[in-house]
Amino acid sequence: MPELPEVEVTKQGVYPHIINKKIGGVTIRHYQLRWPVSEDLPRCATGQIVLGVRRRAKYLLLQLKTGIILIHLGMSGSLRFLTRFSEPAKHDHLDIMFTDGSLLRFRDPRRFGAVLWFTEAIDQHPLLSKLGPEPLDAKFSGEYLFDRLKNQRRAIKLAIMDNVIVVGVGNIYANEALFRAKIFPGCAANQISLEQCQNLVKQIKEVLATAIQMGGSTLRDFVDSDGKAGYFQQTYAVYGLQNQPCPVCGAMIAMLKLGQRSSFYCPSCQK
DNA sequence: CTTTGCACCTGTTGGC
DNA sequence: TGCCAACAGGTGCAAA
Repeated sequence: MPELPEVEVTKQGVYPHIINKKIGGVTIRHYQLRWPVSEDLPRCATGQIVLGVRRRAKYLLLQLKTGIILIHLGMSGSLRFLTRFSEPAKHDHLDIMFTDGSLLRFRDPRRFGAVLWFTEAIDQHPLLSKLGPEPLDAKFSGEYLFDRLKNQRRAIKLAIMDNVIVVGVGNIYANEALFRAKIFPGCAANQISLEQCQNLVKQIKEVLATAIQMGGSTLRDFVDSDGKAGYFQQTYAVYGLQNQPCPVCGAMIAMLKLGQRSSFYCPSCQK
């Protein structure tokens, strides 16, 4: 579920509830996530204050005094804030409890997510040190993208989904942004002109920013929500819509596999 | 170096 | 209705 907008909205939703709170304990019910949950997390985190809540790419980072709790939601993860303890459900693998009785609960049915404790600086951590710029940062520009793509023969969609080029562009928004930029997803990256790169960057920023805004307004139920901690259903122009008419020209939307991921495009609009 | 394909896991969907 | 294969929004890593 979580693409970057969901992670950002999760961060914003959870932030006011946990900032400056003191961790009273960490309960781990299932260690086996993408990587095993850090065994020393409870010992290291207990007694510390949450000094900051940040997002880098799709990683959520809880800043404590002596280290950082890194949380990744994988494909199916979610975080909820509970004002008081309730019985955990099947895939509620981990609780970060606060001294006032409230808690942050991590759920992840597919267990592609991660919860790690680390003490090095953010740009030193192996998972974070090689990441490209944030898509909404000014450093991610048309000129930058054009420069990075000039020697790449792989498909443009694969390139913009590569964390080294730019972080946070997942399968859904890669498809949507390429549609809006009228670029065929399988087009070789080094065939994209500077003008196209500028437009593509603009579309990526717009489609992500709009989704974040929508998410922020449509769900505020990170607190004590009993269902899935909210992901928002958005309407897409092409994603998942093969054999449906293109909203711009009416041609049938097509599908092809690129790097084992489904790619949707309008054969008439996207060249 | 670039590029490709696999692996990790469970839940849902669609075709027969 | 029931069963089973295919697929799902991520991403690090090994191998080519």
